[in-house]
Amino acid sequence: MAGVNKVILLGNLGADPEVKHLEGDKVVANLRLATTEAYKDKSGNRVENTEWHDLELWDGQARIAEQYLKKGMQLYVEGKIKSDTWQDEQGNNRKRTKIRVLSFTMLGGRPDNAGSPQSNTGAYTGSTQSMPSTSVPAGPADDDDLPF
Amino acid sequence: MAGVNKVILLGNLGADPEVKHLEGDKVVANLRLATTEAYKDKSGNRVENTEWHDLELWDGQARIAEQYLKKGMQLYVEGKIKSDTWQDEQGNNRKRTKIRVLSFTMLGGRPDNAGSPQSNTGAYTGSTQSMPSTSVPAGPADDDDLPF
Amino acid sequence: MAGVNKVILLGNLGADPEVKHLEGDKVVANLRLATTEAYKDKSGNRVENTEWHDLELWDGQARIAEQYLKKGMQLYVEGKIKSDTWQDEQGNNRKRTKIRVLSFTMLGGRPDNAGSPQSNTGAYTGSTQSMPSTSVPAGPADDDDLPF
Amino acid sequence: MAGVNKVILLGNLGADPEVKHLEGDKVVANLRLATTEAYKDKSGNRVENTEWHDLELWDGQARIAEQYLKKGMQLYVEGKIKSDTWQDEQGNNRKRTKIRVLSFTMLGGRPDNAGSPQSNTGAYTGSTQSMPSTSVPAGPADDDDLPF
DNA sequence: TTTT
DNA sequence: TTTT
Repeated sequence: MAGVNKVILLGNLGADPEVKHLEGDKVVANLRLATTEAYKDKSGNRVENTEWHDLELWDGQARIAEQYLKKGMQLYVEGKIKSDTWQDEQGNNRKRTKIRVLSFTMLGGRPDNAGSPQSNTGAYTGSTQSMPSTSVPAGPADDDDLPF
Repeated sequence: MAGVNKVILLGNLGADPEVKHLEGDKVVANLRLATTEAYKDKSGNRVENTEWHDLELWDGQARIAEQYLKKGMQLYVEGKIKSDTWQDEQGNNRKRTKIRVLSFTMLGGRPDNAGSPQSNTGAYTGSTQSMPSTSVPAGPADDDDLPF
Repeated sequence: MAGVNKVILLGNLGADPEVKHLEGDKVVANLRLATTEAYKDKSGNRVENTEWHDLELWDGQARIAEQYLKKGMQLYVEGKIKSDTWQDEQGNNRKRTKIRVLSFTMLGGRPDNAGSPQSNTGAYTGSTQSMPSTSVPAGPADDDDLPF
Repeated sequence: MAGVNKVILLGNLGADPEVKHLEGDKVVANLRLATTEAYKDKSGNRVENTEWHDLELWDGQARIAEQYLKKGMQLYVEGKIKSDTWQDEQGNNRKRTKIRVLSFTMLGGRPDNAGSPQSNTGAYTGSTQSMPSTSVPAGPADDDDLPF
């Protein structure tokens, strides 16, 4: 039966992409994305809850991720849930879930703290001059196919 | 930073709900939902790929799940990704991901095989007389609040 | 600025598709889809609210719609909002909004009322033998590319 | 039949909110949101396509919109399609479609053009000091319920 | 472990 | 005009 498996995330990157160039021109990028929700508990105190997502991008998208995505940037992502299952050395069934990204849109990053000491973490600080803001669909994306 | 963490699934239940009644009127239901995608590979052969999702419902929704959901039924689900992290006995960091259901809609099940031998698995067979078709939002849902 | 314009619908077809074959192998299909929500008002009465959506499909998808979709069928749809604007004869600005379908999944229809008099409306009655249940993505979809 | 009618938008406000305070503490805010997609046509030229959406927010959300939303701001929106139908003076059936907002998240705005002449349009220019970044759900939202 |  |  045909089904639907769709994930929509909007959050910030916890680190620069980890990119591996495989044989045969294949490229895979792994990202850590944090989505935070805030609410007030019964006592009226503001509570923050952060969920970390493991994202996986392939080929054309992985190359764009490698080139443009940086720790701290804000990202809108569409994808699907994909899990690996295996047996560990103890013979236990194990499962790891990640998000296979199908398209993403760069939204910006944390604001530039003008005047304050710059961190040296390499994190993206929102200078939009150097970042193309675009949507990156899946598919055989040569750089020539990019809309920017 | 406020973010978005949204999951949309449409698939079939692999088993009847597992429901636990906890102290203080709390109820939790766990479901296994399969989403299947079909495509043709390069050789033109039809390939099927099934992803299994662990769903978690609480309280009012859990009670409805307990009452109406059955193995084999088709479900539309909205929710969010939620993971538990812990250390196992070996001291390894472990993570388990599930879908916290925020609303769901019962769509039906596999059609009643009239004339063919009925399975005795207790699986739902699509007899719509006994199933209310409705959308079940989150919240303090007494049975009185249900729209059917 | 790259943005997101996404619509997700799950409802029933109010009529058979209206299909036009245009010059140059172009095909367009128009569908009417009803999405119904039910709730209880303050007095506790069950209220139903139906929204009608104008869907537009092109080419490969339009051909599949023409071949398989029927009045009454239940459909899951992903697409985007697209509006036409023009001036009418009185010089008033007019706007018409429709959903450009990017993918859809056939879910079934109202159950076959075995034994009861069949309506002669040509409406789909859920006999799954004749209907492939599949997801239909956008793109240059020859029938050969279909996963069923 | 319970259905799904869901819209997800990410775009920029074309104008400040238009807010009307009605009798009985009811408030309604209307917003114009632009979603832009960019692609390359067959000749390889970059093409931009902007869709304008009419958003409607009520009560608690409308009050927050009135207080914080400004022309130019970037917004993530979830809602549903809602159309009004009526007959005009000529007796023609007319239909107007809008998005009833169920939750939204403020993402920022167009970057502050430091050094360049400021426009006097009252548009939001991304100074994050004065803007709480949060998600605003539907419901009876007193200011006290806001998570910021 | 579901469904077609 | 659909569906329950």
